[in-house]
Order: sequence, then C-alpha cells, then structure tokens
Amino acid sequence: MNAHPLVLIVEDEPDIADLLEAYLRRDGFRTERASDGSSAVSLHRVARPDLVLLDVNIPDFDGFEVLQKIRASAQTPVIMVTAMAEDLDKLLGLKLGADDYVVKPFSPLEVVARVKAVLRRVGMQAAAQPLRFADLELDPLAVRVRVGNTRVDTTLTEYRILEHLLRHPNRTFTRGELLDVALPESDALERVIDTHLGNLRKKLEQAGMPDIIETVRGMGFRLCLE
Amino acid sequence: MNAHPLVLIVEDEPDIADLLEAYLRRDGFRTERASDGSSAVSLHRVARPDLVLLDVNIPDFDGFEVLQKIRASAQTPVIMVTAMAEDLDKLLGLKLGADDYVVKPFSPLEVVARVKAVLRRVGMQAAAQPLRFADLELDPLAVRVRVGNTRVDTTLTEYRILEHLLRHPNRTFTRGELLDVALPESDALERVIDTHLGNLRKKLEQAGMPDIIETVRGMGFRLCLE
DNA sequence: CAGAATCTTGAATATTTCTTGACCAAGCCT
DNA sequence: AGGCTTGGTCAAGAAATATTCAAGATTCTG
Repeated sequence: MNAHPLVLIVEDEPDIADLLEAYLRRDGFRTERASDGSSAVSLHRVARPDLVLLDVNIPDFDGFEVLQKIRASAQTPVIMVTAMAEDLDKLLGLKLGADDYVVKPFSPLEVVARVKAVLRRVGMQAAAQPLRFADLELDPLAVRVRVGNTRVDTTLTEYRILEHLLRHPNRTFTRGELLDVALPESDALERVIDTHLGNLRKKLEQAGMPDIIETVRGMGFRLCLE
Repeated sequence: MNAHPLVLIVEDEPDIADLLEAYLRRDGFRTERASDGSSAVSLHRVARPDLVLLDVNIPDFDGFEVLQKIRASAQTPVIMVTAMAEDLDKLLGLKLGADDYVVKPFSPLEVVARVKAVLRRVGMQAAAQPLRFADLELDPLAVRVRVGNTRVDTTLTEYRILEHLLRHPNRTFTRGELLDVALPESDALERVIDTHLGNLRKKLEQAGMPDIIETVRGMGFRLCLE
C-alpha cells in the first residue's frame, strides 16, 4: 500500500469534485474521479482505491446501488455524500454499511478531516505532501525542514512561521499575523517575531539558503520565490 | 459599500434580535430583521445586506437552508449563530459555508467584533487582485511592484502613493490628499510628496516605465492611463 | 527535580526611510 | 524678456524601524 492513499471521488458536479480534489491533494492524497454510477464501479474495480467518497445523486444508477456493488466485492471504506437530510434517514435505515456520512453543503476541510478519520480507523495514515521550493523542503508530517541533503534543525515556532510563509509565497504578513499562526495562545509582544525570524534566517543561511525571507519595512515579512 | 454597512439579523427570539440591533447600531451599522427562513431569503434578495447574522434554529426552514439559498445567488458574508456546540461541526471549515460562527450564549460585543472582522476580511479580498496598467503590476497582498519581469523596490510610502494613483486613474490629487493616503499620521510638510514622488518616478523610469505620473501645475499629480 | 531547550524581553546597534531646506529649473504672467 | 510662482533635485540630519545579542522566564524532558 502506497504512502499516499488513493481516494475515489464519485461526484457529478465538476465544481464540487474539483474542490474536493484540490483539498485532498493538498493533504497528500491521490485522487481518481468518476461522475456516474457505472464508471464508479468499474473504476473501483480497476484502481482499487483506499477510500471512496460517494455522492448519492449521480446519473446512471445512484449511490446506494454503487455502494452495494462495491461491497459485494470489497470492504473498501466508503463515505456517502448527500444533498438532503432526508437521504440521510434513508441511508441510515438501509444499514448498508457506509463508514461515514457528509451532508451538503459541506466544508471541504471537514470532508478531508473525515477521510482521515476513517482511514485512521481502518489503520492507514494520511501522508502529508512535503512543501518544496528549490532546495528547501518542508515535511508537515515530520515537522522537519531540509535544504538539499542537510537537515535544518528548527524549533516548532520557526517551523510554523516558515510553513505559513511557504504556503503563501510572496505575500507580506504582519508580525501580528505571524504571531497568530506560530504562537496562537501567546500574548507576547509582536517583536518576538523578529527574534524567531532572525534565528530562522541564520539557520537557513547556514544550510545554504540565504535571503529567502525579505523584510518589508513598515509592514512585515514575506517569503520571496523567484 | 456604504459607510454604514447593512446587517441582516435573522433571529426568531425578539429579545436577542433587539440586543444585537442595539449594539450594531451603536457602532454605526444599519440593520434589518427577519424572524424566519423564508422572510430571511426574500429580505436578503430585496435589501442586499453587506452581511447576514444567521441563527441556525429558526422557523420555516433552518439556517443551513437559508445559507444555501443565499449562496445560490450571492456571496454575501454570513455569520452563523448556533445554540449548540454540536452544530459547530457542520459549520467548521468556513470555506464552503459560513464566514464565521458564534455560539450562544454570546456577548453582543463579541458579535460586533466578529462582524467587523469579517467585513474587514471581505473588504481586503476585494483589494486582493493585482492592479495592472500595461506592464506595471501592483500586488496588494505581496505589497510589491513590478514592471514586466523586473521588480521595482519601493518603500512603503512610495507603494501607497502608487497604489492610490492606480486605483483612481486620471484623477488629480493634491499633495494633501496623497499625504493623507501615504502617511496618515505624519505632520510633515506637503512638499515631502514631491520628494517621494521624485524617488518613485526615478525608480519607475529605471524599470522602463517613465512619465506615467504627470504633474498638474498648481494642483497636484495624477497617473495618466490612456 | 534538574537540566535542556525554547521563548520572551529589553537594550544596544545597525539600517532604512522620511523630512527638511537650499538651490536650480521650468512654467506663467504682465 | 524679466520677475514671480511652482515644481524638481539633492544631500544631510532626524526619525522610525529592524536586527542582534544576551540574560531571564518558561516549558519540556528525562
């Protein structure tokens, strides 16, 4: 089994499928898509996903039937997605054995959380995708930074600041924003950020990656890509 | 948006609605009220509020449905109000659904603070697209200027002046107005603007974009697009 | 509980940006 | 043209802001 679990998204509205795909990929999942019942079943047979996100209302034949057919051949975890609360009743009544349910409208973050929860339950770990820029590599799971082959030993706060900057490249953040991200519960002065950033810069420079973090005088800081 | 943003309060308990209304008005908001789902939707359509404060438990149809119907036609920011922490699950993520949420019992001051925060966030989103004129590009998130591929290194004041001019092309501004925009707290002489503009012009020229800022003798300056 | 690591603070230092005033150039008016 | 007003440029000093450093506080760890 791969370190990056494969999720099969069965959804006929392309916008929603896009959204889910984007969020899942950002968190290190691979995805496949099907937009109707029969292709969902055949894709399941071929791709052997680790989990299926299954909309109830799809053309061809509906989510209930898909679930049934899937379950006939495998115990792949399935999360059902329904547009209406009424469907939920039906689902629960049928006791078909979906592993979880999500009702539209949903937040993609919530869906990702549930996917992770279900996978955890069945004993699989979601892999977070490392963030990269040039030689800089940042691994959210390990909470670790490397530049090329040398590892950079950061503290957690330094890591958080760097991760945030890397997730929003080029954007300028005020000290306040960075403080929120890196030390949410703290009531330290905004100036601590200067210190942490100073330490971070020093470590990055020693690792051979100087000058990535620019200061925007009178505003804050930004990570400069290019 | 008006100087006094309009908030639609959807709440079936008159006491609570009164309270919210009082606090919001005291802070310069205009308010409208609806006490059930269908009137909420129609009022939203007619009044076009800048923000909706939406209780989940209301008669007719519930807050989630109202949110859905509102979102079907507009991106009006919505803050959900719920009585129970359990509902929160559904609200979390904030990406597809509401912009923020509040759990009862709440302090009206907190609610007002969140209303302001959300409006600020939305206002910033409007400001988030890069401004362009020909090869000139100005990115408000990054707080950075480029001409074609070369970056132009401006100070924050220079940036602010340029942004303001770019947001109101062709309009002539007095030195006083530009001073207000770029250095609101300062009590410097108006002539500082000459210096800052001079520096800005020099930098723009070096980047290959000369003569965009015209001087209007006896008046001030303008950015000339045509 | 001790030791280590990390976070926080304030002071000293360094850097950038702002402001001013002087001087020169350009436009405007009679 | 000549004088007067307004704008441009420059450089030096002032002010604001960032960086560094070291020491104390706090939190984590064994």
